[in-house]
Amino acid sequence: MDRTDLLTIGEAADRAGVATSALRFYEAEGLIESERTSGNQRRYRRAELRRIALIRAAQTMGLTLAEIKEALATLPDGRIPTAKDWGRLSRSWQGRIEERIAILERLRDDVTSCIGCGCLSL
Amino acid sequence: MDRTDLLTIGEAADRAGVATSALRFYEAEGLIESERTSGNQRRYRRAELRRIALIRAAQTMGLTLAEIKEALATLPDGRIPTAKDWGRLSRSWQGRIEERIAILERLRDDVTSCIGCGCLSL
DNA sequence: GTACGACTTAAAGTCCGGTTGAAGTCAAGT
DNA sequence: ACTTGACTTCAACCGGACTTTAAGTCGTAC
Repeated sequence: MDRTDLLTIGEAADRAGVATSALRFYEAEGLIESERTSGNQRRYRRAELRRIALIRAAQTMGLTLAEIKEALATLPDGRIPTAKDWGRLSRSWQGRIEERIAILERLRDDVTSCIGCGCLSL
Repeated sequence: MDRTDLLTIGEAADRAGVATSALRFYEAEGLIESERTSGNQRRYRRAELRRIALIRAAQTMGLTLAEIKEALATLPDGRIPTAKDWGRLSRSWQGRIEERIAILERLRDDVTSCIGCGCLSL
């Protein structure tokens, strides 16, 4: 077992840019998985980092963890997801991003056009 | 006093598209104000609807109620805000909107470009 | 004048997305 | 063997933004 293939929770947290407590929370919520050492410590496969990155990305586009969990559930069970798998998932989120961008652009335009007119129906 | 000038909490909630409980909450938090009838019921000036609309708009651009309260505090005290007042406030939020749009656009581009390549650094 | 829905308060409850703390175990260096 | 820091669990707590509940009052239509 090549130890460099598995990350401790601290390493995974650093690389993913989240707190270790968040990783435990995500695992408890069923969003990510980890293996365990003989001493019961978590070890993360590198593929898990991609999953975490996707969780963070999905959050910034306004999805709740429940929705993210649901989306991640469409990934294959038991094997490491391929580029194709990730692509399908990403594509399914594109509409959502566009939508949020549109909402903000409309808001920006409203705010801009209403400066000075006082209508501000928003 | 022309009664059509003042709205009950139910009317205000309907027009603003929020729950009455939310309006009471906003008032308790110091974001909006109301007058009272002799029987202690809230009555809202029409100008307050604009304030509520702004609160909702600010929320969709990611501000917390505390930040919104701070921003609203820059509006004149004691007189109904003019178009100029609202304009100044709106303008102060434009950057924030642009920022969030930029984040989402970058995310969209990353997601789009990564479809099929599997890199997904995000 | 009575019925009925809309209103009042204060406090507690809810949901989300975590963080913190206590009490203990593991892993690695010296 | 000992120290030290990273790890473990589980429960409690946090902040944000409300909603719900209980017990009671107001307002208006009939």
